[in-house]
Amino acid sequence: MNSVFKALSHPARRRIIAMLQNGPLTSGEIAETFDMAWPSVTGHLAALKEAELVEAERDGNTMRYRLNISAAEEAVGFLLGMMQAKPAPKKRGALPRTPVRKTPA
Amino acid sequence: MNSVFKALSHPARRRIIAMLQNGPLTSGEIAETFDMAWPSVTGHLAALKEAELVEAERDGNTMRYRLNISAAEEAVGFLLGMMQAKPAPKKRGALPRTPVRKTPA
DNA sequence: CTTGCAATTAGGAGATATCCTAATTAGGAT
DNA sequence: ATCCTAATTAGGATATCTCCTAATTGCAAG
Repeated sequence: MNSVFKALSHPARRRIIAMLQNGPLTSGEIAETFDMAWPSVTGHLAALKEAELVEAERDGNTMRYRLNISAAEEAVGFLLGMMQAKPAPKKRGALPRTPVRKTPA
Repeated sequence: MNSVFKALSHPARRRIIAMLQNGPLTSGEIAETFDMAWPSVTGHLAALKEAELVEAERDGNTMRYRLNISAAEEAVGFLLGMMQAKPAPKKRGALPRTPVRKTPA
């Protein structure tokens, strides 16, 4: 899950995901749409693949990238869990608070 | 949305979110549960606040942190959109491909 | 086998993230 | 005012990220 959120944390990678929602694309077709150099795009694709948000397949001379939903489901699960948080208890009176000092004086 | 995914991309910050699902907690209560120094936890809390995943409120001498759902909804929206991707068209025949060379020979 | 195009890997510069310790701010109690 | 505790800000060391150019790999065609 760590690599999933990390992959999603860069705008270029989210844009690649958005592009792939209309169907698979080749590395070159994706790289075309960015201002950055092709090797940089390859790096982003590798990050998405590592997070299993995307799958790659060689098609003759070109590489075809397609979405892979499964890893996204975990991430959605985390966020939905967050949105079901308890409506906050009445007060939560003073717990026995052990004063903690990680940074010793 | 960028700061949201960036905030979610660190395990400590996701763990803080999970902790807050049971209700608000103070900075100290959160810091207790980590091996890292308190100032480091403060930094993570600041990142979560910056992403609007969390709200802070002073309560006497302590700071109380609580979840803020709204920013998470955007992120869920992105992921759900990803999961509704088209089932892939029949073939997507050869587009007129302009050979792109960002890295000139 | 050589040539050509698609795409990746290698290596490095500059920016950003993460963590620490020390110093500081904020409030409550004496 | 002074002191104590809660929490943050400041500053810096180290690691990781992002991007670039140059070199390399993989296939297909001539």
